[in-house]
Amino acid sequence: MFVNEFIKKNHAIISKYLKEKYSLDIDVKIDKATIPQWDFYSSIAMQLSKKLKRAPIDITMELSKLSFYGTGAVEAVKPGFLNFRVSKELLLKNLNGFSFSTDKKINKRVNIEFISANPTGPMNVVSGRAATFGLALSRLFQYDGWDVDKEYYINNAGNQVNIFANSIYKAYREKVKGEKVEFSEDEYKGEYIYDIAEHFKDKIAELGDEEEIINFLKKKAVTLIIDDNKKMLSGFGLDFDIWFSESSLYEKGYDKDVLLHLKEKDLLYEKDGALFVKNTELGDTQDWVLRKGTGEYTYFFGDIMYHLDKFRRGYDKAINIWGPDHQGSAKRLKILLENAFDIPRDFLEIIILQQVNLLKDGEKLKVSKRLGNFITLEEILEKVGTDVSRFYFLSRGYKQHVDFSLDTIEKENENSAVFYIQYMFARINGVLIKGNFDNKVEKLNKLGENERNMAFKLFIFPLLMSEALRKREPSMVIHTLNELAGDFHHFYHDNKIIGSNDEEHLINFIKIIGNFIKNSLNLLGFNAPERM
RNA sequence: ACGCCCAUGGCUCAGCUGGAUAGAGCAACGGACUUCUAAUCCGUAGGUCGCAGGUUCGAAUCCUGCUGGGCGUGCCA
Repeated sequence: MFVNEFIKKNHAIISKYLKEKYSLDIDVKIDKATIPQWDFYSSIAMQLSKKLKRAPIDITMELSKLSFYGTGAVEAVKPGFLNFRVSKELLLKNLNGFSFSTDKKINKRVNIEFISANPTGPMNVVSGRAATFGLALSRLFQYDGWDVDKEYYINNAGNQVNIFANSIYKAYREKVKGEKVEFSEDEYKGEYIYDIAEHFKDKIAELGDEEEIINFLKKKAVTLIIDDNKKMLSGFGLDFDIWFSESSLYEKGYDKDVLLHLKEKDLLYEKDGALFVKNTELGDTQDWVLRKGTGEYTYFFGDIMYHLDKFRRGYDKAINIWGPDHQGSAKRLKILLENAFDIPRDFLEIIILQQVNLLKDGEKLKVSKRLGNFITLEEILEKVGTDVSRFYFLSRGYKQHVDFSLDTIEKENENSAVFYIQYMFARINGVLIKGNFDNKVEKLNKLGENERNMAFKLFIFPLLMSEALRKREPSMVIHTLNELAGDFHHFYHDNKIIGSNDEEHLINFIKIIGNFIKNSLNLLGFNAPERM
């Protein structure tokens, strides 16, 4: 990638000069310029000013006389910036050699787990945000050469599944049998519970015995939900590589392993009938329950087994994308894994994806799966389709709280910026179709002034991608694509392509840009429609 | 009380391992379709970057304190 070469070589040129002339061993930074006239800059002179006891502008002037790599122009300007403009030749070279390949392999495996919830209800808006973010993040890792497994953890071993099954049975008794039943606070009473009861009513009637019915529902209703979720997510453009079920951990005997290990480390004790782990000894603020007085294991215990399993599966890294309501679990889990199981500190990374606030008539809505008053992913997709909803979630940083209502997303459908970007590709295709051009990309041998902004964005694309990956922030890519689309629409407006004196060149140029935007959109999980 | 996150034009957000005039989109106003799709383009207006200090050549960006909002601190999940 030429951009790295550009930075590295010029960095070396300045460093070498400073070392030879002034015996200074200093880290020279070359950054992307913040003003549009220039591409890169270094503020090294201002840092050297004190050391050399000279005005920064003098030093900059001196440095500007060096011969740099790949620059079209170099400027020394007050108070002491050294500005660079990348040469057209280098930009051209980059365009001609541009490939959007994800063939790069760095021989590292990462497991990215997201959405993961109790299999007791349909996919909702919050899952939609997690799905969008998780997919985009895994694509960034892939682009960087990682082997990525996207994983969905099914919490099917806990008490919620019991409650879920019981709720369905109650719904059955109420709806089908006409009995009067009371739902307790922690039971599920959404409409979909009644639908499931309806769905299984024949089988339930056939079984008759309550215990058998509950056992049946625990299995079948959960499977029903999971299949439904799978289908839903697939329609959303997301296919997980691994669906990992919590119950498999117990089947593998991990519970015994973990307990034995902790016991050997003398990290367990019983109190009031419950089993505690001594997290305080490991630097936590309190100890935590692993097994309740009822004999059931806590989620925390499940998480320990689960992440130990991930580690044993040989990943170099595991990333969890969790909601803010789980932030408390993150700390205690990491402390225990690192100190009691010797799992390296940077193995597990927990990203807290901020919450989605549901609004109705401008008021915040208190939602819960138990009350069944959430907005499902299905509803959203019916209203606005995948691209718009995806874009809505992905265009803001993961730390941002997102307000969501069916009204706002409908408004989004009228003027979502995703269309602005997609329209760029559609326009390019329109030209190619209209002019009957093939897909073959020929070598460009020049670069017009209007094309330069776009060429430069492609030039620094590798920087952007590594930055976005480092920050775990796919939204950065979206913002750049948006800017690129702006450049293009401007260019398109100013240039009549077909029939122009420069037709061959312009066609070639838009082919390259078109391929780029299509690949970028696809990378983040968006469609690139040829017509709109 | 403690911990995590957030605060940037009317609205939604960029910009944050310090840099040169704080950028987009929506909404408002004024223009541009006999043209390769106007889902577009051009122009106007709109900001004491929550407040107060500090660090320095330079702070929206880093540090401290405060204010306001969200979440967390369960033998809930």
